[in-house]
Amino acid sequence: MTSLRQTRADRRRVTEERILDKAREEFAAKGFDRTTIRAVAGAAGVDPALVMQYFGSKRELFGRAVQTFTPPAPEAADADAFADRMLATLGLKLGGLPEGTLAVLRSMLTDPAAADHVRTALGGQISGAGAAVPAPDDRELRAALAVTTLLGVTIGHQLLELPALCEASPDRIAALLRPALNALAEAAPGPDTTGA
Amino acid sequence: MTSLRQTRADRRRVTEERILDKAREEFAAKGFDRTTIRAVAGAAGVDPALVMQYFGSKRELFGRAVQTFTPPAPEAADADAFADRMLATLGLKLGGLPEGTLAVLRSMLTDPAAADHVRTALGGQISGAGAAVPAPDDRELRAALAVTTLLGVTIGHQLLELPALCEASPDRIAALLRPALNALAEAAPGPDTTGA
DNA sequence: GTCTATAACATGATAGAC
DNA sequence: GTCTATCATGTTATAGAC
Repeated sequence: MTSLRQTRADRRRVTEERILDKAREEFAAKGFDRTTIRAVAGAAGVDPALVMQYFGSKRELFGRAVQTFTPPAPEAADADAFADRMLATLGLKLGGLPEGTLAVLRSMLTDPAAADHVRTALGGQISGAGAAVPAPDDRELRAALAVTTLLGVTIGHQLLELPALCEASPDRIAALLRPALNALAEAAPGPDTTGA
Repeated sequence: MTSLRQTRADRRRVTEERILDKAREEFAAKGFDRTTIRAVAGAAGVDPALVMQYFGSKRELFGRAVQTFTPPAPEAADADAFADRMLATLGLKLGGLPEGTLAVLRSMLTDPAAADHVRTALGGQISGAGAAVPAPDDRELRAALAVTTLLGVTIGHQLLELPALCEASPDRIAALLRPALNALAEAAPGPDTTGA
């Protein structure tokens, strides 16, 4: 008898997961406004009313679909570590960013809730990265510029799909970006860290 | 009698301009989808039907509101000129970008037509800037990374309104960005252009 | 528990009175 | 030429049949 109840709960869980999966895809592709409960339900092979029953509202569905653990990782504080760390997150980004993140990014310019989400996430990344900036002044600002730089490249690549970026290999992009990020993080124009 | 007809035509022109102005504001603030004809008409102090009468459809209104002359300016091709030119457009951007441009940027992630508009505009900027890149290899890619960098900073500042960027002075931002753009444009890690 | 039917509302667009 | 009234559509959300 317990097996029957477990089967039901399991079915519910797997259905919920399938709905969330399709919702993520839809939100990532078309943003919050243009994504309809009907389309999500259709893609998941369920009735639209079931989606409402499970998640209560479209916004709650969005919240559940995009909830991603922002990796804080606030360690490492020397010269190249900064650029490497930034590029690591970009490498992750260019090589297929999680769909939930794409969904928030896609909606951030038109949906205030998504904008808040991104503002908070980027704020965390900025203050985390700021601690790793070797330059003595404007650490937070430098970190913000580095983060928004990667944001711009990511948008151009993943969301806008600019040909010039999509045709290039992620490795080449990372290689070209590294000196730029180093230049952002370093105070003096001196080329190496040991000083003359 | 001609004066009367001219007055009518002028009144129509000035009304049309007022509608376009309010439409730009609305589109820039909320994007294409969330902007309603009714809201635009209300802000302009006219009847919603008049807006339809004048512009035919919401999309045509959008097109008229955001049509901005993209300054091609494909000259200059030496070392610092590249970063300077890029920063000039950013200076323009940070110090109050034209509202029509804000409107397209705001909608580019969720409206395919706006995305096309931006893709074309950025493509033009990229190939224009690519000709000014001093490095011998990957000129187009370097230009694309520079342009998307500025795009990211602009988005972070104007659209997302990240505190770390809004609190900083445009001059400081430009000064910090300059070495990064130079690093993107230069092939060798050499610090100055005269060589040793 | 799941789905059909529908309510309640907002939008873009149209037709017709003044 | 200008605006009131309406249409047709699409949305979220709810109530009730199976």
